[in-house]
Amino acid sequence: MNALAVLEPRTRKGSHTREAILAKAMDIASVQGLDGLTIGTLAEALDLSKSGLFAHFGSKEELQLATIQAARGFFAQEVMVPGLKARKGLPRLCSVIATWLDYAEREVFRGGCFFTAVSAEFDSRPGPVKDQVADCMTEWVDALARLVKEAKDLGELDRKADPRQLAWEFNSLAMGANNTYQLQRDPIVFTFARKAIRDRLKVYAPEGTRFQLR
Amino acid sequence: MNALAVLEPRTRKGSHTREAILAKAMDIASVQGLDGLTIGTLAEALDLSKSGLFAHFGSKEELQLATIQAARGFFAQEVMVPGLKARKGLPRLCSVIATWLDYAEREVFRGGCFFTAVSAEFDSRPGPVKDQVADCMTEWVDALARLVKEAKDLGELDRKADPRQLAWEFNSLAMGANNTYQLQRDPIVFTFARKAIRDRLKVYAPEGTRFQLR
DNA sequence: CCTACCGATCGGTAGG
DNA sequence: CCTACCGATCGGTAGG
Repeated sequence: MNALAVLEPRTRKGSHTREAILAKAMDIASVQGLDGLTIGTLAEALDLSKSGLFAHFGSKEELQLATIQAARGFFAQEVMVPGLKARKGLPRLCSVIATWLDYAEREVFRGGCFFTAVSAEFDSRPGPVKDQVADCMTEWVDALARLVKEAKDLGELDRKADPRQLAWEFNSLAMGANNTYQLQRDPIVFTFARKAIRDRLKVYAPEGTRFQLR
Repeated sequence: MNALAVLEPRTRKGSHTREAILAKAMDIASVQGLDGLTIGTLAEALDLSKSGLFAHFGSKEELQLATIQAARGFFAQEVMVPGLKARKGLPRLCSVIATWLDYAEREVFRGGCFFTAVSAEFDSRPGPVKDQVADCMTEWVDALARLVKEAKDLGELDRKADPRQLAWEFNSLAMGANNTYQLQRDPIVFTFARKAIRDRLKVYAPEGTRFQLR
């Protein structure tokens, strides 16, 4: 998988190796977590020596932080960018959420959503890794909240709709779908998530407003 | 913490040690995960020798499985039992959910909800540990679905209410609240979760039905 | 990027 | 329940 190739075109030598390392690191971490991601396994998976790989980062924590940043960019490219193509307002909000759910269902990484995995892994473990994960989650939920607000400003959602509240809900439902899908392997949970979000939007969408969630 | 003392009164010698081990194991795993839970750290925290502790279980996987079973019983005692005291129907459903959210907010374990942590940790790692975690989650969501159905049967929720759908939603929202609370330490997420669930119930509760979620 | 190491810790065993 | 171990693997270093 050369997931990162899109994001950081290899302008100089060596950057391709780093991209390949981080793409594999995201994939392993989606299954084993950022702690279960060991330098030895990662090096072996890439046919590199441990110390050769190690030299790229300097410490395991730096590898973890670099992997989070790579995943942040990758998620933006895979979910935000395509989702934002839709028309501003409710269509765009629905499009981003649908892309997100589809992304989780497609299992781009073997363990499903990278951030769902590492956010649960580090949520109660203070330190730089947790801080970066928390920042990524905040950035994402804030982006969702902005989309809700845009729909509100266009009159496609009632003034009573609270962007922070709804963004938090949608994120929880999507993360829940990812988790229960990985756990039970029954794609019905994505139907559950879509219905929950659709119903929630209906409460705030003025009579006659049309929208569709995939 | 002698969390398990309630569940398994020490009928025979040695069982007290096992309870103490499992109570500490649940607490550590809520932070570090069931993989981050090492026999060495656990033994040291309990002032036992590694091999002394090891003898109780025979393998790390057995320790992990025993910890899950202990957590299953503990969760039943802490959330289901008190929650079920309320009157059948909507009050009971609300009471169980409120107890669950309160349990997460009180941080009975340092890392918050044990099952939220290990369910994300093992959701994509096939094996006996994942299977037991999946079973526990199914048992819990099924219990929630039964409570929704009881409320339906009593006419406190509309016939259109789908117990499986709603149970899945409530579980996702509660797990989401636990995760974002651990991550950001802002208790407002419990308010978000309560409002989301309340609003969702309002959609299906016949006009004039009274209920409260904490 | 490599080989060749390091001390610490991992899960697990032998023997009591 | 203990002491005393085992081989394997961990993150990390020296030196090239």
